[in-house]
Amino acid sequence: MDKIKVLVADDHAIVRTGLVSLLSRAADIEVVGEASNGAAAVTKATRLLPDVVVMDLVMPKKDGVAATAELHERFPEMKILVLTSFGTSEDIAKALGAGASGALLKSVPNTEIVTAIRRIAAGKRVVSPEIEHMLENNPPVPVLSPRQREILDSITRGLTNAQIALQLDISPESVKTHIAKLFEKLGAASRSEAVTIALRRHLLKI
Amino acid sequence: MDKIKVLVADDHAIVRTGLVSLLSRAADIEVVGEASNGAAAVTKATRLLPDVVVMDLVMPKKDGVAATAELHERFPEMKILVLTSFGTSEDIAKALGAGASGALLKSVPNTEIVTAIRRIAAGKRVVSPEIEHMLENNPPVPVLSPRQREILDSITRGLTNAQIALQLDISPESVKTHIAKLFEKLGAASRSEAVTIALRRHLLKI
DNA sequence: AGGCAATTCCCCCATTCAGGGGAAGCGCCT
DNA sequence: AGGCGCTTCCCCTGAATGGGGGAATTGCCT
Repeated sequence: MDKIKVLVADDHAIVRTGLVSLLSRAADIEVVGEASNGAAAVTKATRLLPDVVVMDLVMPKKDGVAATAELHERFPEMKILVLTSFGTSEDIAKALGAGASGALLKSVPNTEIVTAIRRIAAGKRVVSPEIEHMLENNPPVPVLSPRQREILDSITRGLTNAQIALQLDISPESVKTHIAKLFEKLGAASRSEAVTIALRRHLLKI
Repeated sequence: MDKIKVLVADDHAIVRTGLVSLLSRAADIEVVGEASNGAAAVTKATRLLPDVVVMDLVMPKKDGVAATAELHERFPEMKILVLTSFGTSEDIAKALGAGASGALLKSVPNTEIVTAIRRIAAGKRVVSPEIEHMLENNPPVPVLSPRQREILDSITRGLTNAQIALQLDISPESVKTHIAKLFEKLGAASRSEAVTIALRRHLLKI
């Protein structure tokens, strides 16, 4: 039986070292490469054709979600295991939606990572209970239109309707309409509430 | 020459594995223990008396800053190297202020971690250029009064002045005064800007 | 073809907000 | 003792905000 070929993608060298050290102890697993960002993950995966990519979500130069989507599109057979630090359920949901076969938090015991790789390589889907729980208890992420996103961004920066209107070169009345729709989608009643909801739902970065 | 005794404190098992794997390759360094949260870091450090504690900042049960402060108070000779994922300069500044001898981002090459441990054990202070740069370009964190903090929290939740007044059982006029002072401290011109500034400066969590 | 969302603009209205001023009691620190 | 900051409250004003209505264009999706 061939070894499971694994590509490790994480921007923290120390995490890659940990994964390599951990996986090298498993007789049926072989780490064939490492990548320190999403773009490198895609190019290396294209060259090395691993069975499983262990993918961090937070990475420079193309994040894990984008890399996952691209790899899944180009290599539907390639399995992707998301390994993430934070309980940002939005991103995990996106990654699973983009084609990841599994998701684990970095805080899980090492053995679980190895088990997950084996199960994923065998074609199973692996989602840890914590993540499952997070995904269930989360309403779907509201989809904002480009304009609404711009307006939200301006609100975050503290601009008034008049300033937003000037910046976007539309009338203040239109700004009001966009904000009303935006509040509706976010379930917010005021600008400041909209900001916190948007940040909580990872609709914008500060 | 005795080996440098190191305690590794990080809530991610895979990171601890990476550090142990990395440090075991250094002939002059010995990992004497691991801890998966801040409280455990303090108890284990108390028992094992390592020369250097490699400390993550984001951990359950007492975070890295609190653990750093406690250890530095009780064992002034013990060196603490902060190893953090994120550029949350506020927390790094707090940790250095609390007695940490050094701070590195987790994205640094492995060799830098080993070098930093050696330098710190030798009594030097190690702050990576990125972190130094972050700390320089950051104005001091504004200190909010308890009342201002409550008000800020209410604003974040989208409450109006009248609602805040009811909740705190003071008059809306007082709320206005507090908000004015709050805006002054934060350099904000509106509620929504205050929210983003506060979040950016880690003055509240969402 | 019809519907729906997005985008733009307009009206009106009541409430809220921000900024300006002042005042008073309290505690802390010098 | 005086000063400073926190806290509380009051006045004023003008601007900003949120909610209600309607209407036109475009483009996408069914």
